[in-house]
Amino acid sequence: MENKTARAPRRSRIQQKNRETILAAALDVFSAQGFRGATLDQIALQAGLSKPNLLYYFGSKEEIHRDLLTGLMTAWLEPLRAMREDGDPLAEMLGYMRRKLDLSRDFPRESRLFANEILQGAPRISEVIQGELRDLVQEKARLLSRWMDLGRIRRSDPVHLIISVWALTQHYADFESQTRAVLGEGHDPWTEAAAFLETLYRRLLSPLPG
Amino acid sequence: MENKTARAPRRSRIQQKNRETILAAALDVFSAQGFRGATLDQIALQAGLSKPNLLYYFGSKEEIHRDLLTGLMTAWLEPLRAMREDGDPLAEMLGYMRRKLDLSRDFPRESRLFANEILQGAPRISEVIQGELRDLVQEKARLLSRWMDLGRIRRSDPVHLIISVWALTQHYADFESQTRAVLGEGHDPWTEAAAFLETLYRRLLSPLPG
DNA sequence: GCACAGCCTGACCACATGGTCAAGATTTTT
DNA sequence: AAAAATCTTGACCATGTGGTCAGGCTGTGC
Repeated sequence: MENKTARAPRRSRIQQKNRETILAAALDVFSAQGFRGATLDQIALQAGLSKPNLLYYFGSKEEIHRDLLTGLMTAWLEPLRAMREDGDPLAEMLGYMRRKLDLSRDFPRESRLFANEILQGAPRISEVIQGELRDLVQEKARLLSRWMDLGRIRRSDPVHLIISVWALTQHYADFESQTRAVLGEGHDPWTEAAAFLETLYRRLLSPLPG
Repeated sequence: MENKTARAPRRSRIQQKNRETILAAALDVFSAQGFRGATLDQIALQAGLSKPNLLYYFGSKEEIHRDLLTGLMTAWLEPLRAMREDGDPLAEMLGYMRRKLDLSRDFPRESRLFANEILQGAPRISEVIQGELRDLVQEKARLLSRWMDLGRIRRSDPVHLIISVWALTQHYADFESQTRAVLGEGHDPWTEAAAFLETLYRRLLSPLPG
């Protein structure tokens, strides 16, 4: 038995570099055009490699897309995963929202790639969603529920609370063209969004005085 | 000068019927596959017409798509447009949210068609967004601002308030596959969403007592 | 510097896709 | 009922696209 895992075969330096180059280019193209809209020629051009060379590193267009998505999932769940039981409940929720918003701001291409996939019914990542994602959400919903029982934050449906964070933060990345058009010049969507969402979640969750 | 407008030429009964059939089929296919992912063959099959016949009624794939989107815009803006100055501010906002949520629930294909378009940067409807949509939002934001000045609802950024309604209601339609997976069996996303969102906007907007 | 594995590409293929067209079928008008 | 207008389609085309392959190039270990 060789010293390598099935998922991460040993790679030469050239392989390492070119695979990264290809994935970076593919992220650009897939996030802008969707899976069907993207072409291997565009990705090859963006990567500065020939099309057959792309297919030397990845078996198919599908495989590039799959690798991008699975690589993305871990990072995407991190903000929620980082919500700690031993912190202040309101601060933990606001911190989660803030981390998710920052993620959307700093990685809009990843956000769009993900949105495109879910829009088509998530055919390529349904297992992850029904497994890892679902479990994590259920776990954190139970945590929120406990906090609500203790009166540390006001009661509302904990799963929909988590969903609302996704909806609001994703929206600023995925619908950025619309948001910018509606806000007009002289507005920074992200700064304003951060302030608005902090207000929103404070009012929704702050325990009533007394 | 003939008795017909440039935008709505007189049409025979056959034309009327077939154009509707085609648009309905196209909505199915475009919303499920995106513009690039959809093919004229799929639309023709769904419509029960031959491909050349499609192109007898619509000059191109692009034209079908454009007609769908522009036809959709009016209906999509209606819930916001219906927010009246002379009503109770909180009830008006909750009513707006509720109408938008119902629209997402009852017309998920339209919602997805729209989402797909914005995700790609809204190349085909940027004028509408920068014109009609922007104007309407600005107008209603001023109304909300006035209500806030009067202390009838609590202060928050009015444009982002409107954006939050879009984000939250669209999410339940566009990301339905994800939402259902996370909630699991035995949940009705729409009923729960309506309750959660009512709580959310009540707490965000209710004036402080005293 | 030589051999060999790993890397790269031009030329090519099969198929899908948006769109055309001439000719035939059907409906409407007179 | 005939003429005119409208509707419908099979056959076809040009282009784009994912993917293949034989053979050449290049970096690495000896």
